[in-house]
Amino acid sequence: MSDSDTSKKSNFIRQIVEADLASGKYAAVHTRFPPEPNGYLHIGHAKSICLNFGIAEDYDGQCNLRFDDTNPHKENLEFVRVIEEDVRWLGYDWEERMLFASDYFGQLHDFAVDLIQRGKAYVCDLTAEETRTYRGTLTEPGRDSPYRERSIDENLDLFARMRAGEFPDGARVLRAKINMASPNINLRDPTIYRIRHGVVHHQTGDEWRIYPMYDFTHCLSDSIEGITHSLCTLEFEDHRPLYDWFLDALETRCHPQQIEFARLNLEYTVLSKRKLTELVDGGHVDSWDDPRMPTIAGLRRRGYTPVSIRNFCERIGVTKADSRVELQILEGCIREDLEAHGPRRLAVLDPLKVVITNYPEGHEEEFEVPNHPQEPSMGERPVPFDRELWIERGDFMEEAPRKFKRLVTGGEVRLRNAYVIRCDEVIKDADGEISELRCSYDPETLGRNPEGRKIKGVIHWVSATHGVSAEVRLYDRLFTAPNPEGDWLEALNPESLTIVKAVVEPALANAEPGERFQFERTGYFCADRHDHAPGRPVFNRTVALRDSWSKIAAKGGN
RNA sequence: UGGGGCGUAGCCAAGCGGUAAGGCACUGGUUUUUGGUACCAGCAAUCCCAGGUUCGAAUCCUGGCGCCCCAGCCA
Repeated sequence: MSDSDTSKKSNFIRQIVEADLASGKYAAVHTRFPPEPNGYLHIGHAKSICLNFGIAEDYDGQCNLRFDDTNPHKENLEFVRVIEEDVRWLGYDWEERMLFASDYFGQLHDFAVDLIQRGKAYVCDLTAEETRTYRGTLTEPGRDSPYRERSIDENLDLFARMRAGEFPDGARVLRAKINMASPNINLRDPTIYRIRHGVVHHQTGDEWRIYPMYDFTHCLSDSIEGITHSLCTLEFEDHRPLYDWFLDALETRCHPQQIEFARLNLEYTVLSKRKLTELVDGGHVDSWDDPRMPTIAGLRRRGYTPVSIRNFCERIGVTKADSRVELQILEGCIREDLEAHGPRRLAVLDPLKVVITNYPEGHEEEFEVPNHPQEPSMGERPVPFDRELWIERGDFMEEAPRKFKRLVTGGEVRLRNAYVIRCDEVIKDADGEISELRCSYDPETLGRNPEGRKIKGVIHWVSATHGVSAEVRLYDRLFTAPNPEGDWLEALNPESLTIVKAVVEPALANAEPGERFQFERTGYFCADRHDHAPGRPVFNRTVALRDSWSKIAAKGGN
């Protein structure tokens, strides 16, 4: 990252890491990012990715990519593939350490046997329903399972037979023997192994009939990998005593420290995997990488850059306080990146025909226009100009408020990078709609200001004969409510996508899929990585330019 | 009502007993062939509340209040 100011990145987790490094508790830091491959990664995961990989990067340590794949019912290979791609796209590298919790199924099984031998785990025959009853409630203690005092030998035998596939799903589980009266419900003899017949695990195939649970798996996986700091979100805070219990009960390589931080909430979207899955499965969006989705893949397709997302994650900080971040912060990050690095182009989203009556018929010119007004190194491209042009319908008004500084009847305006024109006549169709503007140009105003008068407005344009028509997808927030809850689908924004037929300058016809631009005066756009093709240009609006005119106009423009 | 957390401007967030950083947003202004950008200036905080300790408290203590999480054979 270009930003080497680490003090700016400081947060309570980094302080702990620094202290542990300074005290010699650890010679090097080792973190991990542990996604479950049951959905696409979203911007909330990006926060965790940037935290874990960022710490490894800045303190000269390592970060593993580890798939938490203990539930074969919900997980699949496509999610593994996409997660890998997304983390890499964000700019992080796990070298040879692409790992799976399922890599440790053998060791995990042996740890479970060890736990039984130490008298700290037992096979329980209660049904799921009964288990729930025995667990008690938030305010009442649970009761011991009638199977809690089975002999070690019997537990060993039963567990071996669970593994051998002798019992059907749900018939028995292996439980840790901790304390059914604990005020922390997670400690009331949690299940650590369950039976799962007939599912094919994406990594281990049909090798196992029993699968370990998260609490048992996660701490031991961390330990097996020599993780020093195990960072997770706040809802796992209650699980930390369990995390520690397993590592204390067993002889393990090391005892990592679990540290919890607040998960990200973003305005006008949802970030729970359940809801995102529902949006996709319910057809409310087109796919996991629909540009309206807060997924990494969606943001990427929308036009966000890895740098913008990393900056965002740095800007929002890491704390334990629940928060909901304003959307403008994310938008500000991509504007900032694309303002500096996005080549400028001219595109008219809502075209209105302009005929320059005093421009010679059949004549045309080609201007060399800079790709970036402040950055000559970004080069130039040719832009054709001739007698008929398209301008933005919103850039003309017959009767305009005082502060409107674009084209009005009888008024003058600068065509960006070209001449000053005057509107002489407004042509309307049968419905009274403006269909065409007849204008005249001042040939002395190319590259210089006219004498004796000040032209205050500048508008963009595209040659009508050379312009290329393109599909432009205008995206808006996915939800109308800042925090969609309850009947959250009701808050879906019906205008989250508007498709318009635009006319763009010829250079845009050759855009590569995924290429990003600033359409001058309009916003930042990205050639759709799936649908854009030569001959059929498709652009997604990443974010509009900041617009101070709309505020003035809303007040009447006077 | 049990347990675990959190509470500093509109939003995010520094702070770690010495008198409230920064960013975003917002408001002015300058520059500008993008009503963009950049630059300058400004606004904005009962530090959840109430007591206490201290020369001194956002920081320590006590008691409240508010919000979030936990009763999957999910993670």
